[in-house]
Amino acid sequence: MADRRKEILLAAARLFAEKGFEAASVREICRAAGANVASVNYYFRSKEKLYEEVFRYLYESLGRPFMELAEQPLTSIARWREALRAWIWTSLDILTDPRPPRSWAARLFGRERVAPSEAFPILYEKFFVPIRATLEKIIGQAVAPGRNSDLEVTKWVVLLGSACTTFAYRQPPWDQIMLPRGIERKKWISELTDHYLRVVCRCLPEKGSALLPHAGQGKRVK
Amino acid sequence: MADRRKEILLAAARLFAEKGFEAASVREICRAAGANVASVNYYFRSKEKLYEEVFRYLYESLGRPFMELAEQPLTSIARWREALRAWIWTSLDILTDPRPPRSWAARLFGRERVAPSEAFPILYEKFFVPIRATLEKIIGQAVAPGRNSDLEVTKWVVLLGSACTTFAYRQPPWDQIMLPRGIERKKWISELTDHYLRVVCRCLPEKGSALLPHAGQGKRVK
DNA sequence: GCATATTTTAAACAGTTGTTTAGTACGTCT
DNA sequence: AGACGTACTAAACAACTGTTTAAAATATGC
Repeated sequence: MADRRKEILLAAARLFAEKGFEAASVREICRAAGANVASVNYYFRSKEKLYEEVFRYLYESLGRPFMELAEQPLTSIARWREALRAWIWTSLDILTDPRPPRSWAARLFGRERVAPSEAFPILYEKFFVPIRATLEKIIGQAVAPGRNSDLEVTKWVVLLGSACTTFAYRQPPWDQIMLPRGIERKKWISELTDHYLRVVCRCLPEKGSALLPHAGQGKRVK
Repeated sequence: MADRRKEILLAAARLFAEKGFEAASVREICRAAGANVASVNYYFRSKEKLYEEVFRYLYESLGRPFMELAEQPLTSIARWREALRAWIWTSLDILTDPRPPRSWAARLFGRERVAPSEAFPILYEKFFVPIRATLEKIIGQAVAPGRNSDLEVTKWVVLLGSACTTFAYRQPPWDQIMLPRGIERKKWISELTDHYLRVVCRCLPEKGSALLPHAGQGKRVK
């Protein structure tokens, strides 16, 4: 038995990402899924609930790699640098991946950023919060250990966060500007990652010395 | 005689910025302007033409300060640094200004970025192109003189461009994150400008030496 | 094979959308 | 004063929206 519910969910995810919540009509979604107009209300109760379901499907697990990243200890400069590199690369990779459902998730993230809907909290909690918290932890470790809400940390989070989330808009003319032709996507985001990483490392106070175990604030253990 | 046309234009600009093109209905716009439903079609022929008119009104002159910035010579490091500082500060100021019509222009820029409409080319040409071209010129001068489409230049343009255009989304929860409370707006964007500027200056090849008159590529005049 | 659920359907619902029409009011010029 | 043209209006238009209804088709259990 073909799972109609799933088919509708996938068609909806694609069309919501392409045209937005309002412009993607229930009739169009059902036509794309080969189902009757009433199917959306039968399976999901309403168009809005369907939208929420799409969000749960898209973002449920998308923030997990960042959570795992945040659990690793940042005991040395080398590990710290690799954590930051992983954060940047993963962010860029998720948001520039041309394959569904990641491409849908990226576009919907962009849409919800400008015009948050009722379903926004799902995206925010599952996707944005873990990503930002992880970056805040990594940066905070180097810039201002123990002071996570420090304004200096915020400046770095704004800079790096913006530079990565920018890639949520993958359509003309932005894609031509930010994913230059003549260079392969993976190659480009690797180079960008290196660039961002270099920028951070060169500007840290005393080049990351604050990373050494509790150097700036605490005392040696025993 | 009160200029009905202008009243409608202003109400439309506000509502388009608040709710987007589709969600802002002709009836709502006319009600806000104290005019009849048919007024939009009378004065602007259609809702789409009104939208375009709003864009012309909002962006006609918004890119000009950047054009003027691009005309100044960048003969010394000091002038170069001030040009970059002016670029960053002006970008941040325009996009974080809470007063209409700038606040409308910023929100509509954000909206069109995710979902370009027929009116997008106006915004693109009047606003985005001059801004980006100016940044490309400034950065190119320091990083790779004479090679404006260089990938190294692009990396910087992506980084700085993203870090500034991020501020086009001024609503919860982004405004609380990116415009932290407890610090005044002007003060905050000044500090951010300093931060961005420092980042660039510390990472330039040989700290901006390429800026000295035709150091890397040409020969002394005569 | 019958009875009971579960899916699926076509049709209609009430509401909103942008636009058009035909008419009225107002001001200006001869 | 009469005529012309612009400004404005109420009402209706056709097309679409998400949702509901009630009947038909299909599957499931005994």
